Amino acid sequence: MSDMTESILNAAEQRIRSAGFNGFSFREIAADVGVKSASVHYHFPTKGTLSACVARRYRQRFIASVEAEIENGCPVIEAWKQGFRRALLTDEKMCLCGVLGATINDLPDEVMAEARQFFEDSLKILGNRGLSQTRAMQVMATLEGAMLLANVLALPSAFDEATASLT
Amino acid sequence: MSDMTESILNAAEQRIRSAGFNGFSFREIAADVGVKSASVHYHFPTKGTLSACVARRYRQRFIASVEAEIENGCPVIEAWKQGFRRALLTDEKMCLCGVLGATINDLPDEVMAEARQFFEDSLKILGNRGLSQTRAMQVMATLEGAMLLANVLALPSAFDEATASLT
DNA sequence: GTCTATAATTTGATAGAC
DNA sequence: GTCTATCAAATTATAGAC
Repeated sequence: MSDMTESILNAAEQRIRSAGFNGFSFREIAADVGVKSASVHYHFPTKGTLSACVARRYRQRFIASVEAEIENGCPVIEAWKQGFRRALLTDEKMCLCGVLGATINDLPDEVMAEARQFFEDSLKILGNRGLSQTRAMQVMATLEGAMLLANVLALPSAFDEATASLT
Repeated sequence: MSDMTESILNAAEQRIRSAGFNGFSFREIAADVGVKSASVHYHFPTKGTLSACVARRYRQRFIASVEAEIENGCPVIEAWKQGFRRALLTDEKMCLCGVLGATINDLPDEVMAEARQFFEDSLKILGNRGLSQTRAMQVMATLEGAMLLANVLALPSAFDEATASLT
C-alpha cells in the first residue's frame, strides 16, 4: 500500500470517528493530506469504498492486537478491555465501528457489512475463548457503551469507571 | 404546541435516530409531514434549533417515564433498563442521545449541550437513588451499548442478552 | 498521480406572495 | 402558516490536461 493511500485512510479514520459517515467529505480528507479531492478519488473511487476500507482495516488491526495480547497470556476479557482502552486513549475518539454502528441502517451496503463484521467477529472470538453468547454480548455492550460515555462526557476516565467491574 | 410542530418533532426524531444529525434534511422532514421545507423553517428556524428541541423532548420524556416507574416501586436499575428497552422496541431504533453522542464533537453547541445533558441527568439521578458514580457509569454504559448491539445486529433480543445480568 | 475544471445534485436558509 | 422561487454553498463524482 502506498504512503498516500495510507495517509488517506488515516485521515478518513479520524474524520469518521469524530463525525460519522455523513460528517466528512472528500475535500476535507484531501486538505488533511495536502492534495486535491480528485486525487483522493484516484485512490478510492467512492465514499463507500473508502469508508469500507477504513472499517476493514480498523477491524483487522483491532482484532489482531487483541488476539496478540491473548496469546501473550492476557485474560480474554482484560485483553478486549485494553483493546478498546487503547482505541480511546490513542486519539480520544470513539470506536470507529461504534460510530458507524449507531447509524448502520443509513450506510452504503459495503460499509454496513464491514461495520457489522466487527461486532460479529468480536462476539465469535469471545465465544471461542469460552464465554457464553450472553456473556460475550454483555462484554461488548459495556465496552462500546463505555467508549460512548467517555466521548460524550469528554472524560477518558469515564471509560475506566464504566468498565471497572468487567472481569 | 401545535399539531404541526409535534409532527415535525416526531419526524425529526425518527430521522435522527436512524441517520444522525448529518443524515437528515429539512426537505426530508417536510416530505414526511406533507409540507414544504420553508414551512419547517417557519416552525424551527435552523437545523440546530430543531435538533436541540428533539433532544430536549426525548430526554424529558425518557427521564419522566423512568422516574414514574421508580415512584411505582420499580427497582431503580430495572426502571432504567425498561426505559431503554421501550425506546428500542417502540421503533426498533437507537437511543436518540446515543446516536448524537457518538458524534458529539461535530454537533452545533445547542445540540451538543442537550445530548450531553441526557447522560449527565441520568448519572445524577442514578446517584441520587443510591448508586455510586462508578456503578451509575457501568449501568449507563451497558444500556447504551446494548442498544448499539441490537441496532447493529438488527436483533432486538440482543438488548435483553446484553443486559441480562444487570440488576 | 495530481491537477484544473466542471457537471449534477443536495443542502440550509431566506424573500415575498397568498 | 404555507407556498413558490431562489440563492449561495457544499457535495459526490468525472473528464481530460500535464
